[in-house]
Amino acid sequence: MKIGELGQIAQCTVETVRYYEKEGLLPQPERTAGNFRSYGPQHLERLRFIRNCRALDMTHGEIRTLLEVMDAPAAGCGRVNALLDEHIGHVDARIAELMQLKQQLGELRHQCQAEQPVAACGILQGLVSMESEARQERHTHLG
Amino acid sequence: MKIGELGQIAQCTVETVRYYEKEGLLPQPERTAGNFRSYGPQHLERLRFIRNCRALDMTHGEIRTLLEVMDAPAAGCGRVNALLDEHIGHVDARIAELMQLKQQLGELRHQCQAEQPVAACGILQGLVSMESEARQERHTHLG
DNA sequence: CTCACACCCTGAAGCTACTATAGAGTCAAG
DNA sequence: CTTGACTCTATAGTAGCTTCAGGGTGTGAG
Repeated sequence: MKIGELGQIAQCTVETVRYYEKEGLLPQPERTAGNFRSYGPQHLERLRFIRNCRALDMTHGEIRTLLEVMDAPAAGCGRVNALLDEHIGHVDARIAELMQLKQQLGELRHQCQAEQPVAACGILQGLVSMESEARQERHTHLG
Repeated sequence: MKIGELGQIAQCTVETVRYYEKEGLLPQPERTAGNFRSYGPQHLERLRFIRNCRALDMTHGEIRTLLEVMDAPAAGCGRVNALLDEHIGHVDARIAELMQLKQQLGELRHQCQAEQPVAACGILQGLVSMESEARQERHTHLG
């Protein structure tokens, strides 16, 4: 099948497919006489795997590791389990950060209930005077 | 004061300060005879404002909007309130996404309890066969 | 046979919010 | 007069794509 069909089945754009190939996540397919990429079912399976990992917000680095493990039939899957645990840790950390953020934003929001001149707006005042504690280093790759 | 001092007080690097200036978030300061940037208290206040907004994960676009409102003394703060509400919406949306993600990851993690040959690993099998529902468009800029 | 049109190709630039590097200049203290 | 901390500009890199420019391929209609 050609790249458009592959992308449609795997729910991503052709540009994304080509990008994964350039990144080495997806192997280079055969080409037709007219230089079009020609994919088989094994490419589709691999692309699905990648998209599923991305849907779980894994990085390309994490995905690359998983693919390497899969490509080594003799290997055990301990590394996979560890990677997943770590990734769950990232998600937990980010959730905690966002909950705290939400609380701060809620407090700020309460400081202005109605439209007023900007000089009187409690939100803007809060944003000027807030003391943001030194932002800690990130424990997650999630934005 | 010079850029190093400004950065130290506002808890950011000098590169970040120069970047904000290039982005137009921070006005260009005067220069000394030796071409060093020379800041006053109004710059510090503005930089603090920006850093506080960033600590709340606002984008430069959102911050730019807030700064424009502040620079228009005649304006009302309705836009500010709306922007904050929207931003709180972003945070809520991202938290919901991550909670769902966490659940999916937890389920996946249960499918392999101990190290085994990769062919038998339930996690890898799950990642191959998962049907990721077409990822909905993002309602948030938060990663 | 020729045309239109959908699809495909490559390579480069753009996005966000910075961070890092190179190579040069400034300034105060010893 | 030299050392060392600081500053300057300009450029490239990060992640994971998306968009664009400028072309080539393939198929159905007239």
